[in-house]
Amino acid sequence: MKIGQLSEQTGCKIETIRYYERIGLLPAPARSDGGYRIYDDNHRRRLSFIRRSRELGFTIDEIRGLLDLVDGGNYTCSDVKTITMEHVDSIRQKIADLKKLEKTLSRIASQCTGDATPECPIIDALYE
Amino acid sequence: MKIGQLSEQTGCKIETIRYYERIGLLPAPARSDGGYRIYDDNHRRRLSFIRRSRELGFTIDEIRGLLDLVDGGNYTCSDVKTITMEHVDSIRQKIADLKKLEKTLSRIASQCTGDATPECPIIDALYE
DNA sequence: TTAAACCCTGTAGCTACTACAGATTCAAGC
DNA sequence: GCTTGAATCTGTAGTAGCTACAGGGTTTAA
Repeated sequence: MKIGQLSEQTGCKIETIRYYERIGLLPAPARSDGGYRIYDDNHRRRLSFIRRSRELGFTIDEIRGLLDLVDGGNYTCSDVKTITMEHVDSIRQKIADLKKLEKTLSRIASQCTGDATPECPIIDALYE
Repeated sequence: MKIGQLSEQTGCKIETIRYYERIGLLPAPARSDGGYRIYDDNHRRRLSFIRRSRELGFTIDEIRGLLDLVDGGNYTCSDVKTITMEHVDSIRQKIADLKKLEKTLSRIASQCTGDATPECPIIDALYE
């Protein structure tokens, strides 16, 4: 299968596939006589894994860690859960940070009349 | 006031101050004979504004928009509120996205025993 | 045979900084 | 006046995770 087909099947852009190869996430595939990349089903599965992990917010480095485990072959459920739960924690932290932000901004914005007057408590608040 | 003092007073790193100047957020200050940047209180106020806005999650472009309004002099409360509420909306969207992510991940992780077995439902889920 | 569609490499761009290297300037102490 | 150390200068490159070209070569169907 050529890169265009792999791209269609996985929903991953061609440039991104080549990028994953360049940074060592996806192994370099065989090449046709003309130099085109030829992928097999293992590549497809691995790329799906990467894309799904990215959709779930794992960083490239975290994915690398997961793939190392998988590639090593002797990973345990516990290893995987550790990485996952660390990731969940960081997501929770981000949510908490954003909520705080939203609260602060809403509070500031609520003091703003939103009318045509040339004075704004938001601007004042930003100057602190 | 030299850049080091401005940095201390605003909690903004020296490199960042120079960066803001380079991208046109902070006007180029006067220079000493030796070429050192000399700031006044207007710079300090403007930099505080920028930092505070960044802390509240505004992007550089949004800040540019806010500063353009302020610099124009004839902004209205309504203008400012529009930018702010758009920003709040994008924060709320991010929160919603992250919550969804967290839910999905938690659900997947809950199926994982976390023990020493070499099979993991998380890995399976990532392969989809 | 030729045109369109595909693929190749390599490089530069995006956000918002941060981190150097290597040079210059300033301030304080002797 | 001289020296030394701290502060500052410019310019460039790095971070994450792609994305978007330019300028070429390859494949395939009509």
